[in-house]
Amino acid sequence: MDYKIYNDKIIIKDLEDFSLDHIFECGQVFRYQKYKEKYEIISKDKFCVLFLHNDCVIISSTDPVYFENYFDLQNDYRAIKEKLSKFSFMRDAINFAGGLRILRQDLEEALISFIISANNNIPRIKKIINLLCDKKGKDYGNYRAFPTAYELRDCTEDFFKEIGAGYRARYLVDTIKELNSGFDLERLRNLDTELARKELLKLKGVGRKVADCVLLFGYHKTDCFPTDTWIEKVFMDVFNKEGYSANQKASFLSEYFADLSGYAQQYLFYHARETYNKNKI
DNA sequence: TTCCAGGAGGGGG
DNA sequence: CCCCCTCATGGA
Repeated sequence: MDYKIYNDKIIIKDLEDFSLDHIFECGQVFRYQKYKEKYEIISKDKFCVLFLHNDCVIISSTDPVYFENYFDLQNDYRAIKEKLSKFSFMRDAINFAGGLRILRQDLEEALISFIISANNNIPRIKKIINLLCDKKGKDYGNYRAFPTAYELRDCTEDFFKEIGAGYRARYLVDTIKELNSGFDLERLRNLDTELARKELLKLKGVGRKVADCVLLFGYHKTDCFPTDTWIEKVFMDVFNKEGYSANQKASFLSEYFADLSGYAQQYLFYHARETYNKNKI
């Protein structure tokens, strides 16, 4: 990955493995704003602007080192795509979404966001999260941070229903209470995926799918394969195995792709969702 | 009107 | 372990 860090910006010269549209439209993150010429991103309590300039992407931020990690810039996606290309059914998806990257998101933000995501659609997930940040996030002038679990400690079930969380409101209240009474998300970084998942599953509103999203998009544990309704369609198209539950599909896929599971999942998910939506119109 | 969306909890077998 | 039902909400 060819990039350089200056005082308040990162300049990315090689865009073959870095596409703003691929990174943000692939459903791994909900808090971003796309404009004609730029993207604005808020992660945790950090803000950055990304835009094209002379065939480079400029990431402008007061904390470029945070976003160097966030965008996983030290990772070699060319090598990853090369390994995945040995699976012939991966090639269309990789060609379609070659500029994807797996973001390294804040743990609390990923957990709360993906609890909200359950059995929900992306526009409404974004709306709920934006309302949550508008009402409870710390004000930095031109943007608001994602509220910490501590800042959400007094929020009631009614509050979460008011911002549209629906029946997930009580999951959020319960999980936030756990986060404020000893449940240590950071501790799970050192556990292997299976153990970390087992811990996350103790939280209300966290099943296999939500846990795997937090493990992948927060902890960057790339040996798990979040399996939602879209991926289940892909699973049937590619492997055509009858009688697998969603959980069994996730286990099969994560064994099949091993440490490349998370990357494969994102290429396949984004490609499947975009082509399906396209065909629907 | 019914179905679907990055599913999970709870009961029962 | 499995299957089955219910859980808000809003757009198509």
